[in-house]
Parts: sequence; structure tokens; C-alpha cells
Amino acid sequence: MQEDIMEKLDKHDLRKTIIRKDVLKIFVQAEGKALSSKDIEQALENPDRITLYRTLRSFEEKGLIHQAVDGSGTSKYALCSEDCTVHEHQDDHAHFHCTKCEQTICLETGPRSPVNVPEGYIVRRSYLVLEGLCRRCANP
Amino acid sequence: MQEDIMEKLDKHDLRKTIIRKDVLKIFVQAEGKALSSKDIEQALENPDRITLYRTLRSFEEKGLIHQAVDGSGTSKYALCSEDCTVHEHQDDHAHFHCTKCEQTICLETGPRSPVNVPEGYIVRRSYLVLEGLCRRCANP
DNA sequence: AAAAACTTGCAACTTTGTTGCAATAACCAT
DNA sequence: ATGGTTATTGCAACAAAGTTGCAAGTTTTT
Ligand SMILES: [Mn+2]
Ligand SMILES: [Mn+2]
Ligand SMILES: [Zn+2]
Ligand SMILES: [Zn+2]
Repeated sequence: MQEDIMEKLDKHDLRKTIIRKDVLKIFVQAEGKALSSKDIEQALENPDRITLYRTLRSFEEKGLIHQAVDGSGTSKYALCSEDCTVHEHQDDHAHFHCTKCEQTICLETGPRSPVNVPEGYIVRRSYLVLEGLCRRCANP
Repeated sequence: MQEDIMEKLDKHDLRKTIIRKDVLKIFVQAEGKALSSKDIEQALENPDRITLYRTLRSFEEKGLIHQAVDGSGTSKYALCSEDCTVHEHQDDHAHFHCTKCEQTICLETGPRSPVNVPEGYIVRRSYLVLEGLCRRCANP
């Protein structure tokens, strides 16, 4: 697992610094859950906030994590699938956002049917957010 | 048109103050375009920023405008359809976000096919964002 | 016209995120 | 292993977006 993390950093051309190993470990452990900068701040001891922001940006640029749009207003990130690279992300899945516990998770949904847009518009990508109650919050 | 605005405020149980008339007029004129707080600030002379935020919140609560999730990070709002009320919004349409000019517009898309979610999850609503280039930005 | 109820504008504050820069750490090639 | 090169860190300072408390001002109702 430690090896897993080192490999990932290597593969994505990121220097192996303490904070990067720590942050990446948290993402791996989160298992499909999207995390905010604050989530990570709380999980770690005392990370420098600015360094954390830059770590997240580097991870995203290098194809290690992807942003999870969830309509909550703050940025959240989750681990990418194996085949994301610095050149292209492959995270075209929907995200579920629980309005009670505020958790956001990546969904393994299949391809979506295309949507009609006005003549002349070019669609590059799309985000689908499902909002509601997660299992835990729905069945208390 | 002035009457239209007065009617709308009346119907949604909002007091007719200067800023509310002004802001609502801007939304009516925007015609399906979603506006940020900053957009409105710029359109108006010198609105108090805080009052504007509260105006937007009241409008949303009373079913006059709805939030347009567009993945841009800042909140945008657009005029609701006639049948939105304080009790329930009816704005289940997708939004298109142009990454070049940053405009966001409401799309008149039909109903979307349902998406599979894990057992036990409850979906209350969903947001669909299409990102790309609008007609003007695609054909320069 | 006055009372009641709601709205405004100001100050102060919070949260989230960015930029510049010198000190530091990681990597690469001797 | 040593040292040079290059990327990363941590600090301070800043900025945008949004919230809260409260006294003063408006709108609505009676
Ligand atoms: Mn995801
Ligand atoms: Mn809309
Ligand atoms: Zn939940
Ligand atoms: Zn455009």
C-alpha cells in the first residue's frame, strides 16, 4: 500500500514529499468518496493550508485526482481511475451528494444518453449530480 | 413590463422595494441567462452588496429565481418558470456553461433517463451541467 | 396616521482560495 | 556519496464570495 502510493506518485511525475504521500494516502483510503480541502486538513495533523491547495492542484493536473462537481459550492476531489493521465482525465461519471451528511461519492454509472443543445453549441463535457440522502442518512 | 414585475413580486409575497424591482427587471431582461451576484452588481448602479445577497436569497426562497449549478464555483441564478412557488421549485432542466465567455444559460431539455444509484439511496433531485462553447464562442 | 412587520445599509467577520518570494527538499548526474 | 539543478514548501499578504448582528428606514396593514 505504501508502495502503491509511491508508484502512483512516480507514475504521475510527482516528487515524493511528505505531504503528497499523506494526502494521497487519504484519498486512497477514502475509496470513492470526494474530499474537500477542509476534510483533508482535518484528517492531517497540521498541514500548511496553502501547500495543501497546491498539492491538490498538482494532483489534479497530473491526473491523480479529479474534481467532483456536487453543487455544494466548495471544491471536492476524488481519486482518479488508473487510466487518467496528465493529458486526459477519464472521470465521466456522476456524483451523488447527500444533503444531510454532506458526503459526496463517485457513482459507477454507465454512459449517459446525449442531451439536445441549441444549434452551434459545442459540448466538451458534462457533469451529472444526484442529490438526496445516502444510505446511512436515509435509514436512520 | 413594469406591471409584470410588480405582479411577480406580489404573487410571490415579496415587498416591492427599489432594489427588488431593479434586480427582478434584470432577471427578466436576461432571458434564460443565469446571473452571478457580480453580474447584477455591475448592471446596477451601486447596490449594497449585502442587500443584494439577501435579495437573491429571498427571491430564491419565494420561488422567483433558481440556482443554476454550472461547476464554475460561484452561484448563479436565473428566472424561474411561472409555476415555481415558495413550496416547490420546478426547474429540473440542464444548464449550459460556456468555458470561454463564462455565460450560463438554461436549456429546454426534455426529461432525462433515470440513473442507477446504489441500494438504499434516495435521489431528491439532480443537476445536469453541459460544458463547452456557446454559439458565439464556437463560431468566432 | 400609527403600529406592526419587514427590509436596508453599515461594520465586522468568515471561509475559500490565490500570489510572490526566500528557504528548503527532492532528484539527477557525476 | 556530493553537489548542482529544479521543484516544492511555508510564510505573509491579499482577494473574492458570502454571512451575521443591529439600528435606522420602508412597506404594509389596521
Ligand atoms: Mn468522481
Ligand atoms: Mn435554469
Ligand atoms: Zn448522508
Ligand atoms: Zn461563450
